[in-house]
Amino acid sequence: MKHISPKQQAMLAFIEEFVTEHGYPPTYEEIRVGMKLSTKSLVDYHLTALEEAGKIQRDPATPRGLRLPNANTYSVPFIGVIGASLPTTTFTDVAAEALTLTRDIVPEQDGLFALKVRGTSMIDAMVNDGDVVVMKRQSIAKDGDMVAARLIDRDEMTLKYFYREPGRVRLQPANPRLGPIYTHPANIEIQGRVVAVIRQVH
Amino acid sequence: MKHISPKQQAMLAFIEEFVTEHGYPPTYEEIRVGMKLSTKSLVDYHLTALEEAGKIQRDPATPRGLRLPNANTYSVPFIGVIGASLPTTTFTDVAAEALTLTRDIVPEQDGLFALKVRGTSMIDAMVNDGDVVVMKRQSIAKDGDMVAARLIDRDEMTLKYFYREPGRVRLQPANPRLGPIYTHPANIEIQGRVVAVIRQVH
DNA sequence: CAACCAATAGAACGAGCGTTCTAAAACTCC
DNA sequence: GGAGTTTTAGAACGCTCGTTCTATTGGTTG
Repeated sequence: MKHISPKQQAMLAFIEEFVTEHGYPPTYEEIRVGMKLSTKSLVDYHLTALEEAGKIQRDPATPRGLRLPNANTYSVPFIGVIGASLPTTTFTDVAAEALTLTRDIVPEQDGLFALKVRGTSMIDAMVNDGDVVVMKRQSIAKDGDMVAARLIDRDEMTLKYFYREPGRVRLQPANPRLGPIYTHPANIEIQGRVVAVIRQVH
Repeated sequence: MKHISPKQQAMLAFIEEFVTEHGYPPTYEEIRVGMKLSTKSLVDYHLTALEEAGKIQRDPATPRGLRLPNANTYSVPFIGVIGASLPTTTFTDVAAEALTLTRDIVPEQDGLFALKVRGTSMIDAMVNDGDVVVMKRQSIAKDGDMVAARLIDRDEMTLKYFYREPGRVRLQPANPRLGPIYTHPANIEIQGRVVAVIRQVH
């Protein structure tokens, strides 16, 4: 990635602001006026630098054909509901809707999906009724991951921090006041790793 | 708001999809190809209907001059940190950064701001260290609101559900296992109402 | 069937806009 | 101070694209 001058940084900021304000990118002329430059070729010059630095993309010969690769929004499938009363919820169901997220909240990555929490069974994990959990689909976990795991003998789904210990697995609630659950590694089926929890109050 | 035909609904969906894919709105010609129409004037015809219905806005004579008023993203100021160890945090400070949200998470409204939670003092409210709370600035609360309130005698900030009772105020933790706090109405200073909590796990 | 509105067709005008070329000024580095 | 890089200037070409005008078809209603 190449060097970026302060003026080019300012131009990038101007474009971002313009996009959020207008809903579409500026033309070269609009950038020229906004940046108080004297010529469109100057705009092209700096945009070329920004493009080579990977900060923007341009579609040739298309008006307002600017793209901000770091655009802040993307969508994940809203797969369904997770809750204690639902036995054996292996949520591989079809996607119904989509949840739009921003990179401020969750960095974009493969295998993300969202679930709505029904019931207060996961309150130990500081996840309440009505919360939305954003998860990354994976069947193995590292120590310290917060995972959605199914306890096979109890046939219930739970959100806990995952720790491997000699001969057993420790599932630690997020709330430090509450004690852990210990179980056999074979008694656990990991559905995914929690990457974010979103709670809408009222 | 006027009537919208199925074809116009489809055109709106096409535009939304185009914008999320390209980062800028389509031209009339691109809509024509994408919708398999025969003429640009047909595009104009339907866009006029969509504009009159308030579904889109158009800037005259500007290429790709389409605006989606229901665009999904907006920003709120990131004001700072809230935590128990900080006495009298009346967070009227300057905004440092911004947090980009989507309407899926919080409907846009005036007076929103975001705070980072430092420490575990609000764990009773199911808000943990590192969480981000999105708040609406207001000094009075309705029964059932989750508010950020300062207990003047203890000089501490807390997140609780707010209930007015005869002669006193009840502050109820979100975790139903924990009991409420009762205090004088004069002992409370409401800073704002919590509208969302966002937790990034790792 | 007449009247009316929604939808479809086609073409052409003209301003909008990215692109390119040439040239000069300003700045940096030995 | 000279060579090389970065930044600034200006203008012209030509495709892009919104707009407008006119005309036709289909569907609905009384």
